[in-house]
Amino acid sequence: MGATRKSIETTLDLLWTGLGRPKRGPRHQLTVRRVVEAAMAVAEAEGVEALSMRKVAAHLGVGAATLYTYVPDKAALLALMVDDMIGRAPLPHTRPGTWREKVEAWAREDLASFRAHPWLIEVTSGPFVGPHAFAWTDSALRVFDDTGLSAEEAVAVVESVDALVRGHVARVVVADRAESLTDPQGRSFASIQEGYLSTRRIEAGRFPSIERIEAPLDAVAVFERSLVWLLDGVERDIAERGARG
Amino acid sequence: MGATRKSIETTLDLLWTGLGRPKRGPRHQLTVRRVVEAAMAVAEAEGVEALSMRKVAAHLGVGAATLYTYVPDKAALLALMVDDMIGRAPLPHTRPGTWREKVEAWAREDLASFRAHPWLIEVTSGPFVGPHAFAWTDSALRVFDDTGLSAEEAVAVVESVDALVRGHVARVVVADRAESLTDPQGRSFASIQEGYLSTRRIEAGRFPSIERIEAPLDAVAVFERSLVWLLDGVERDIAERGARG
DNA sequence: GATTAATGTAGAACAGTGTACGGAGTTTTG
DNA sequence: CAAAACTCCGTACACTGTTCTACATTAATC
Repeated sequence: MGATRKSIETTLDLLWTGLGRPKRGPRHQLTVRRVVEAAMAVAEAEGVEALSMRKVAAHLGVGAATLYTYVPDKAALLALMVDDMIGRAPLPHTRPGTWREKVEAWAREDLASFRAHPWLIEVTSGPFVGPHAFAWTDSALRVFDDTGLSAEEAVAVVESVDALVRGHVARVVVADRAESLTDPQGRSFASIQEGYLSTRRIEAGRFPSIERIEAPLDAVAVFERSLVWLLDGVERDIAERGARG
Repeated sequence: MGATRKSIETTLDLLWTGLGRPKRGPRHQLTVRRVVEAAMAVAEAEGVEALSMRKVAAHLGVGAATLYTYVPDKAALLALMVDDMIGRAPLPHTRPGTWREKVEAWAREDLASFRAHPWLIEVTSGPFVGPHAFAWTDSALRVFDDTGLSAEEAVAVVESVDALVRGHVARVVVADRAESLTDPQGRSFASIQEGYLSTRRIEAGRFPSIERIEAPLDAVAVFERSLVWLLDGVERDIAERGARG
């Protein structure tokens, strides 16, 4: 993966300003935005692992090599997709209620959004930070303006909530896929594995604590509880800080 | 990716029991374990994204097609790698101290381990659950045996801590890579992006809350604080439960 | 001991992938 | 009108996971 200085800076330019149109040469028959939209459509329909440059190009009715006129890399395309998606989320500080209500609302919606667009979580690993990501973070920090937390502490809270959401999302997305992936006979991966584990190989008493689970909470319920725990901790921290100062 | 019922069950057999040796035919010159070890060596040295069947085969001095005698899939190979790695982690309930000390110890070590072996986090997305994963979870649940939490609630705590760790790990691993990825001239991705953002395009006042950050906490410090918050919340929950019942 | 069935090995091939290259056609500049 | 700058894209290269097929090897059977 040749990540040259030039391709990195071109990607950053695309994220932050867009590229100035050249003066000479034939007119563009596409725009960066249309390329990004097509890529998102493919990712939405078939998942990121099926997202290829050729498929995006075919969607747009152009040759595969043409995409490289608009975008230096597949990595750049993915970064643009992600930042675009972040830009669609409501800004946290504009939500109603106390800081805690704002955090809960954004966390819940983030979880739902990741779940609805699983390609987001599998791609965000890219190290690019775009303007929408900046704006979102800035807005999230503003949520804590009246809490007495320092800027650094507010960052810690924001990143912690984000980490919690992403961690749960990873689990939920895997579970969702295990349910929807089916073999040629129509059995889901989840049911095959469950069948295997329940009928074979796990003798009673080998995992006693797991056996004690009777009615497992669903993933979203677990997420909600963890959010309460985390924010209880933050709230206590804020209250103590207020009592001292 | 053709995940047939047969390949899924073969993978589960490999995870849980190993495969019985056939009666006829030439002797094996390899074992599943050696294949898995070679794959882990490659992942360790070059990262998962560089892990290919041909590279593993070359490492073992055999043809690429030979690997398919031992393993049905690349997915199976990855599942075996992950479960093997999980098996190396100390069992939570054997750690010293209170439930909280045990949780903190395992969370801290998990973070460090993911960071040292980043391929783990990029692969664990696989839906297979192996015996080491079961054993680890069972052990983690035992940590809460004396807290008064129900089995279901203990699961919620374990999954929440795990989610928090994984979420932070994602961030840390991306940051680590942005630091270590260098272009041909030796500049790191992180420094290129930072240079770009600080000298261009972000006019003062556009992101006021971000500007207010002076000495950002490092990622591990943020993780430690979030762990305190989460466990403070859990502890309060446990205490209230104890007071009621 | 010879035959047959079952199995491990691996080269070649298939359908993909991201992307570099070079040529053809198009538009603007001088 | 020529030259420069540019878009478009067929082709090609080095990869990928996986299957197929031919062959060698072993064990069981007659």
